[in-house]
Amino acid sequence: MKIVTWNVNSVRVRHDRLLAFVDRAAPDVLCLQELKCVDAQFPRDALRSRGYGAALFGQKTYNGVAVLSRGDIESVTRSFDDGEDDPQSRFICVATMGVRVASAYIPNGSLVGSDKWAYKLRWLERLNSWVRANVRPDEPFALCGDYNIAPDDQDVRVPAEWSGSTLCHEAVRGAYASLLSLGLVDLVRVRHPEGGPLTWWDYRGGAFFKDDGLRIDHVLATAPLARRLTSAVVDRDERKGEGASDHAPVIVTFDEAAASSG
DNA sequence: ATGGCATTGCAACAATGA
Repeated sequence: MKIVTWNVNSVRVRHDRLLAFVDRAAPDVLCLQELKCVDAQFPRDALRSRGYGAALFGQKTYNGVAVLSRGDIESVTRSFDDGEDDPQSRFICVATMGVRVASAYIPNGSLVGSDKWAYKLRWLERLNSWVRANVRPDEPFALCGDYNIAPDDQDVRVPAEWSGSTLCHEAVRGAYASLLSLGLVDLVRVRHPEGGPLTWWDYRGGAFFKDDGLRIDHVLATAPLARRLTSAVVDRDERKGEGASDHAPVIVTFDEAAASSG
C-alpha cells in the first residue's frame, strides 16, 4: 500500500499537476493540504474517474485539507471536536483500506510571539490531545501532513537561517517529540537517519535551485503500520518546473503481506 | 540543472505563507 501526503498550495492552480501526479505516482491514499478552496470547487469528478473517492474539509481562500482513497472512505471526522471554536479547516481523519489516516495542516506560526504563533502552539496541544484520546498504539494509523516543523537541525539545509524560527523553535520541536512519545514513528526519519530529505523550498531567492529547504512534511505512524514500512521517499521531481507547489510529496509504502498477519 | 515569489479576493494591493 502506498500513502502520500502533499501540500498542493491551491488545488485549483495545481489541478493539472495533481491529476498528473496521481497518474504517475498511483497512490492508494493521498492526503492533501492547503486546498485553498471550498468543497464545491474540488475536482471530485476528475479524481473519481481515476478511481479515487475524497473526503474534504475545504475553506475559502486559505487552508483546506482532504484525504483521497482508492478504497471506501468511512468514519470521517473534521477538526478535533474538542469544544474549541476553530474557523480554520486544518484537520480531517478517515478510515480507509484497513487503516485510519489523518491529513493535517499545522499552522505556520508567522513570527515567534505573534498571535499566529500562539495559535500554532495551541493547535499542537489540541492535536496531541486528539491523538491521545483517539488513537490506539496497536491500530494502524498514519498522521500525515504539513507539520510546519523541522524536527531537527539535520532537517534544515542551512540551520543558521532558520534558528529560532517558528519552524525550528524548541517549543514546536517539543510538541513534535510529544507526538512521537505517544507511539508514533517518523517514517521518513526511520529510512533517513542522517536527516532530510527536504520537502519544502521557498519560491523566493532560488531556494530550490540552491537546495536551501527544510523537511517539514511528515508521515507519523503507529507501530502496526511502521513495522510494515518498505520505503519512505520525497518526490523532488514534483517541485521542479513551471507551476510547482512549494512543497514536494512525501511517499511511504507498506508491505501488504504483513498486513493480514497483523 | 530545477531559477531568480505564489495565491486569493478583489478589482489595487493587502494578507498570508514558511
